[in-house]
Amino acid sequence: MLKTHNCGELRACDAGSTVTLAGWVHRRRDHGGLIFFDLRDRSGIVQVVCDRSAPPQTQETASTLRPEYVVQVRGRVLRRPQGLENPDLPTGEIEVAASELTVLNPSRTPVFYINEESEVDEALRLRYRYLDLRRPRLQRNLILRHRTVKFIRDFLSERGFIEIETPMLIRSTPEGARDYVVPSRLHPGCFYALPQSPQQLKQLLMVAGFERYFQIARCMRDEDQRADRQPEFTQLDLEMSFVDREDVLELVESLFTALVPAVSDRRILQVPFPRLSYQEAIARYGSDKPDLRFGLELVDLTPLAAESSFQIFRQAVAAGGAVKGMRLPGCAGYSRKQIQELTDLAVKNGAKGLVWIARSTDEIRSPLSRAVGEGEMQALVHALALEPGDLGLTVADDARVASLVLGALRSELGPRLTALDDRVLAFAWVLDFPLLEWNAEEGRWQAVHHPFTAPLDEDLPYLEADPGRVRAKAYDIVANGYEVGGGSIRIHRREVQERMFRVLGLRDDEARTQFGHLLEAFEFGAPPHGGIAPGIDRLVMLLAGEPNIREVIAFPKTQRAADLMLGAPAPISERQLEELGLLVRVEKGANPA
RNA sequence: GGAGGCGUGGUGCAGCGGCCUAGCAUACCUCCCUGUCAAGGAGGAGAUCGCGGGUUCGAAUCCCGUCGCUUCCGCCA
Repeated sequence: MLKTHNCGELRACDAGSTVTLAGWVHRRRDHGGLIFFDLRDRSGIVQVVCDRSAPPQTQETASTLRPEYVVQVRGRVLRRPQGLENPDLPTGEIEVAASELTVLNPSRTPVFYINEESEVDEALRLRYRYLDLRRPRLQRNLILRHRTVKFIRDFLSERGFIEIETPMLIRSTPEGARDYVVPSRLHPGCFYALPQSPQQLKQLLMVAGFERYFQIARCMRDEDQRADRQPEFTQLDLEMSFVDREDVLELVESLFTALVPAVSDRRILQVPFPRLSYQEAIARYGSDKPDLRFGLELVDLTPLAAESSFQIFRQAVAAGGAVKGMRLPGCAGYSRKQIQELTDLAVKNGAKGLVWIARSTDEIRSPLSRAVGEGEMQALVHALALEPGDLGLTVADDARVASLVLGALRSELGPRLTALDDRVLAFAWVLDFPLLEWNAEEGRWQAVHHPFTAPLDEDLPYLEADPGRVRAKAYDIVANGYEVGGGSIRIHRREVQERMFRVLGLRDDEARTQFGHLLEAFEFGAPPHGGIAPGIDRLVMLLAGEPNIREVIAFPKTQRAADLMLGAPAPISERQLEELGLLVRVEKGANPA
């Protein structure tokens, strides 16, 4: 080793010993005859001092040091003179008096500051990711990620789970996200798909009798990015045999409640995690992943609206819709402009309009005043629980739309109106998702979760007759407004799986071609099984208090799915194309790199 | 596919029709300096204002297009 100690671990008790350190020059403070520099390695920072008593060669070298030079220092650990300790530094009681100093590698002036936490253009950070990764923020995040994953591995191993790797080169199947595909050289014209998740493989591992499987699994989906979505991401993929929903929920809940205090200073708001049905989540929060750190619950005004003298309310209810409302405490003073912004947001989310009621101390202002009498207005104010100073918002529409619109407003306003504490994690379960949803564009039913999700037993009879009313044995775990994971109890009988495929519009021969392996496996004694797949990136993001998952991924991609450091994606050579039997047709307007 | 934001010395920002011969901070270079820890002092160098086109007597500034980063909608079994 080129070093005997780590910089950040030296303490007063090491005073007197001679150490060899190696690391990066963090900062240099040159007083002429006296030079200080901070030496940094992964463990932290220690001050090195070099004065006239040091060998001339050492003094000479010290004066040439620049930020990010890689150096090796040999010297004695000394207690700092009285009054010169630095209480802000864990190593602040001591310093290292350099006797030998070697530059192992000089450095260009860094393209951005390594030694302070400043904002840097995202493209520059990604282009020089190895420099960004030197900074404390990403060092801290990736170490947290390591500890999180290690905790998970240990926790599940102790509970009888076996970690098994599944292939990255698999078969493309319909349904779900767009696949990343890999051309086959040995089978020209054929392609592998990279897994969107190891879903079918882990189910087959249950058929294989492993009973409890997990994997820290990389997944790829060729869809557009978000702050919490990267083209490749990592899931804790797990599956269990002979379980029902309750077993999976209990396992994950005990994992998370143990994990959070073990690796972070975060606090879980409520244990056991609150449970909401999907219907309840939509009705009360207008979202299937509500942020439960704040209230702003939705109110159902439909019964009142049915009798309203305001035509829009009455018509919405008559058409089978609903009128839903939300109380914004202390917002009665919102300006015309602010209310217009809320209206724009509502319209963007599908509302036809937004009706507001502002209650100040002595009056009630609302565009409704002209349409409804005082009695009805009082009833609305009462139903919305408006106190003086509050603003009420209402949306009349199809019940689902009305809820989702207010849910969008809730997500936007919650953090603005509440001092949100990101040290709090508000975990919750959302249960009883619908099994299917109607895809109007394609004119067919599609799986809300995935096609292997089991229907609730009592809803199974309606699978063909009324697909929309069938609920699934599916569950999501959410936290602070993010979907942290989703899972289900799976179908394990061939005939049910075949019925499911048929409802999804898959012909029997198509199902056999694409899912024959699974259907066949179900004939060989497939046990009842189920599982879940929490997203590691989102989980660590929440534990780290980061606003996006790039901050917890070593080498993330941009919103356009590019790796700015490697320059990927990139064209490949003619020779490679030929070997793969591929002809590339670049469309007009496309931009090859 | 769509909507918004951003793009100005290495970095972070200001300037938003003429006062810009582009300002500030920091970094960088040279010199001075023995107790600093965001060291200090003196001096210096460094910018086709993302790119292309247009409007104008005049464009960093206005318009159009385009590229990059980002947030959101669509999309994400």
